[in-house]
Amino acid sequence: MLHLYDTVSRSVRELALREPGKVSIYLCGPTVYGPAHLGHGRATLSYDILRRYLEWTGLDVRLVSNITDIDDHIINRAKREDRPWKDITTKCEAMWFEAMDGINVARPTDIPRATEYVDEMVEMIAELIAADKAYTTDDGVYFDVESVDDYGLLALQTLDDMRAGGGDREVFGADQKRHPADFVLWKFSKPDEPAWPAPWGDGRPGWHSECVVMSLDLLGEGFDLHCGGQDLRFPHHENERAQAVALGKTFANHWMHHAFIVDGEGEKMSKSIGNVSNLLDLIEHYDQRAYRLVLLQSHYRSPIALGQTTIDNAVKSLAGLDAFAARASKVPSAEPDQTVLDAFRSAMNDDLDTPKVMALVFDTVRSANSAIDAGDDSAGPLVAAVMEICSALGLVLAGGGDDVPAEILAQAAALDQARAAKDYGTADALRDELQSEGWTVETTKDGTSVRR
RNA sequence: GGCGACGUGGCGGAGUGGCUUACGCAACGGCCUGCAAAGCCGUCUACCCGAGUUCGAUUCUCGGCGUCGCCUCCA
Repeated sequence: MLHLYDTVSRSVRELALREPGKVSIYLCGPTVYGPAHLGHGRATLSYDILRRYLEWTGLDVRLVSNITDIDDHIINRAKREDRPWKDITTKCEAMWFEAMDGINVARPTDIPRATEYVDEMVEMIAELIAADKAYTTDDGVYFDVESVDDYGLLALQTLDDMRAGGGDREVFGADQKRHPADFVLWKFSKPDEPAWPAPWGDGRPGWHSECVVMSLDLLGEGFDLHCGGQDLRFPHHENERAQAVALGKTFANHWMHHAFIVDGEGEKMSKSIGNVSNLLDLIEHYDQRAYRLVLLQSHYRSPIALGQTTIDNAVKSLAGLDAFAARASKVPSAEPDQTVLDAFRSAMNDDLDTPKVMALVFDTVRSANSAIDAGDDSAGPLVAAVMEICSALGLVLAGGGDDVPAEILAQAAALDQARAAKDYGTADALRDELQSEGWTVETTKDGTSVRR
C-alpha cells in the first residue's frame, strides 16, 4: 500500500483508507481569474500522477477538485476591465481545462464551483456563529482562531509563535478582529459587487470556507487525503481544518503538499520564447509531455528549477523513449516482466519515488534494447513492462507506425531500393527529403522506418 | 524576528556512514552502419565552508555562508 509523507505527522506513513478499495482525495483547484501558469501545472500533474497510479493499483479513486469562481481577484479584474465577472470566470475556466487537456491531466471526478455552494457556506457560517466560533464586524464575519485548541497544526507553529514572529507586518482589518490571525468567512459586498443574501448582511463567502464545505459535502467526514501546494498549508488548509474542527467534524486524515517550481537561475525562459510562465505557452512551444517527464524525474517534495535547458533535456529524453516505443512496437507482445513491475510498485509506494521509477524505466529500456539487438525473447516482457509503467504514469509514448501516409512509405521503399542497388547518392537524397519534411528516418538492415 | 526546507559532477536531479559513487541531458572513445540516425559498450568531471562525533562522513551533530517557502487570502 502507498506510503506518503504526511505534513501533520511530519513523517512518511501509510495512506489509510476509510473504505477498502476506495480513495477519497480533495485537491484545491484554481481561482479562475487568469491563465494557468507553470505552478498550476506542477500541482495538477503531481496529483494526476498520484491518481493514475492509485487507479493502476486497482483502487477506485474519487478526486474532488474545486473551481473558485468568486474571489477578490476576479472582482478586481472585472472592475478593471469593466466587464461582467462571470465572463471572466467562464472564459478562464475553459482555458484552464484546455491547458489540462494539453498536458494530459485527467478530469477530476467532481468539479464543484464555489458559486454552486454559497447556500451551504451560509449554513456553515451560521452554525459557526451560533457556536460562538465566529463573530461579525463592520466588514464581514470572522472566524475566531483561538476557539480551536490546536490551531497551528498545519502551520507547524503555535498561534503565539506566529504572532511573536510576525514582525512589523500589517494586519488587515486589525482594529475589529479579536486576534490578528482571525480570518474572514463572509465579506460584506460593496454596492457594485456580486452579492448573495445572508442573515448577517449580503456579501460573498471567504476563500477558506468553500473548500471545507465542498470537501465535506462530496467526500464526507474523515476523507482520506487533502492535497495542495506548500503555500496552501498555511493559512488556507489550516483554516479549512479549523472550521471543520470548530463544528466537531473530522477533517482530512492525511495531508500532502508539493513543492514549487523555481526559476532556473538565469535561465530566462521568458526571454527566449515569451511568457513561458503561462502553461498554454509551454504546451504550444514544446512537447507537452516534457513537463510531466521533468516532474517524474524529481521528487514532488523537492523544489525544481524549470528552465530552458531543463525542458530541452526532457524533450531529447522523450525522443529516446519514442524511438524505443517505435522499436518496441515490432516486438511480439508479451506479459509484462513482474520483477520490473514489482520494483515500480515498491518505488511508488515509498512516497511516490518517481525519480527511482524513471531510473528503472531507463534501465529497463536499455535491457530491452540489448535484448532486441540480440534477438532475445526476454525483450517482450521488458518492453511490456516499460509500456505498462509509462501508461500508469500518464506518459504517452509515440510508437509511430500506422499514421504514415502512403507516399511517405513509398519514398522509404524507394530509399531501400536505392540502398540495395548501392546507389547511395539517391538514398541520401531521399533521406534528406524525408527529414526535411519532419520525419525521423532510421535505416537499418531490416529496412527503413519512418515516423514523426 | 519566528517556523520549515535546501545547498551533489557541464546542466537537471536521486541517494548513501565505508560497497561497482542512481537516472536523464551534454561531452569523449569504441562497436554497429555504405554513411548517418537509433541502439549497445566504455570514459570524464561531485558531494558549500569550518569544527566535532567516528576506525572512517558527501551522508550524523554544531557553527558559518548562501538560496528558497510560509508567517492573513499565491500551486
